[in-house]
Amino acid sequence: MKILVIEDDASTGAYIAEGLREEGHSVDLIANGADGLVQATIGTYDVMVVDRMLPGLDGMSLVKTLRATKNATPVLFLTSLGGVDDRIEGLQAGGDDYLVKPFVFGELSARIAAIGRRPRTQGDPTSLKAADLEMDLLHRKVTRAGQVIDLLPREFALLEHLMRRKGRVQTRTMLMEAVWDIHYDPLTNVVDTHISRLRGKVDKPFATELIETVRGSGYRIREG
Amino acid sequence: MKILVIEDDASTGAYIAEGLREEGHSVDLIANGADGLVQATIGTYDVMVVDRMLPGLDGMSLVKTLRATKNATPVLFLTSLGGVDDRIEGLQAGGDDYLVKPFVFGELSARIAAIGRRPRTQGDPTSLKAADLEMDLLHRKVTRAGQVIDLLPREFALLEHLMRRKGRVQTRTMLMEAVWDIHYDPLTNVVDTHISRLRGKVDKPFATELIETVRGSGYRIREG
DNA sequence: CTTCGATGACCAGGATTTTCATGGCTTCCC
DNA sequence: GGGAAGCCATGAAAATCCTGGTCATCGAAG
Repeated sequence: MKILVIEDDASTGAYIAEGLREEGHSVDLIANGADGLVQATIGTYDVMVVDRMLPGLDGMSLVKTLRATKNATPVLFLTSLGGVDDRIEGLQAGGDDYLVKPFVFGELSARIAAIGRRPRTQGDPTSLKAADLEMDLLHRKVTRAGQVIDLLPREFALLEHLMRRKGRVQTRTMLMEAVWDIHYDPLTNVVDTHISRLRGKVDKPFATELIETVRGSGYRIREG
Repeated sequence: MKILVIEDDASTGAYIAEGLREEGHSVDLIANGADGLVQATIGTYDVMVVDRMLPGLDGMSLVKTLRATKNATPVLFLTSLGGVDDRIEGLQAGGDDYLVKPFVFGELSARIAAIGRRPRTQGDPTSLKAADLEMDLLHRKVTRAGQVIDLLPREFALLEHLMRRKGRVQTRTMLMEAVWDIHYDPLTNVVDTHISRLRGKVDKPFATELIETVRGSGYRIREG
């Protein structure tokens, strides 16, 4: 399991990190909130262990920020604050669990296992949404404003890739690599063509357009 | 949210049940382990709150039994035992969270919300398994013994149908109806042909065969 | 030994994907 | 504002892939 530990106290941090590594996990240890947020954003973790008290950006704000960006990585808060209200606050901020210091390593381990074994639909949603457009990945069904849209396999794959990264521009090169698995420049406009066809099915029949062209770079799904 | 509370102490049980109902949940309250297990088995709940100490069947055994039947309903344990070892034990038994009595209602509520907002994969698995064969429905990837197998769409659909009914014989007619949507007898052996192609990819390269022929009736996936 | 199923080859038709050519629209620069 | 160049959109043609059908042969089960 890939675990990110954000803990400013060096000895506690090392204690946790080493213990988890001994259990076979891959652990990244970060000592402050700001860096932690960056790392959490760029990396992909199964679980995060976050101290509530951190220099700079505190744990609560960190998780709130993360959740606001749709990152749903399970978070286990660590705290020296034992008050009930604090605990509730942590859970409400989007934490998945809470452990009060001092704690026995065994309990941390058990709780991480419990969090980790949760069905990980998290990083892997079964449906993607943007405005009134919805993709059901499991049943391969696409609907917009309640209407079912039939997509060919390649169209589906293309839309899926864009939807998974909605709001972010995808260049033709990125799309060719991801959807076509082409790693050189074939001097073709396959992408354009498919975008065009997608639009014909997904945008044309409706009021607003969700597939945006970003001139000079690529395409993007409008944020829902 | 539908919540099952298994708690023998009448006043605690009522306290929890009423509090949860006030929050708009639908609550069933059961006072002993045996009945609780029955109720958990026949009903469909989003979350279960289980006291560890119960007359008859204790909470731990109850959850273990439940998990053994593949029931993955999230469980929040309640306990008066504050020892660290007990808590670990509960989590390992398949509990998802743990709350030590006495507790403030707000914390119970927050934890239930945290557990409940986990995505449910229940009724609709994202992957199908039989022995060492695995189908990832989300990514349309099939692997056997770690090896990736490429299937054409129709092959995938056929295998999926068989896998969803593994162990049960599917006649050619059933398969044609389900996979080909043909409701008459086209006097052809399409099914045979595709089964053969499937076998070529799924069974042939491996030691044991998973696609069994049931002479005179149809085909079946061997139970994993 | 009779019947049912397995398999491999092959083809045709259709569906899907890619390429290509054209024309429109932007942007930039003078 | 007028071009020119680059970008993009799109329709149609071409190439490719997938599917279903047929058939012949072989093997296994009853």
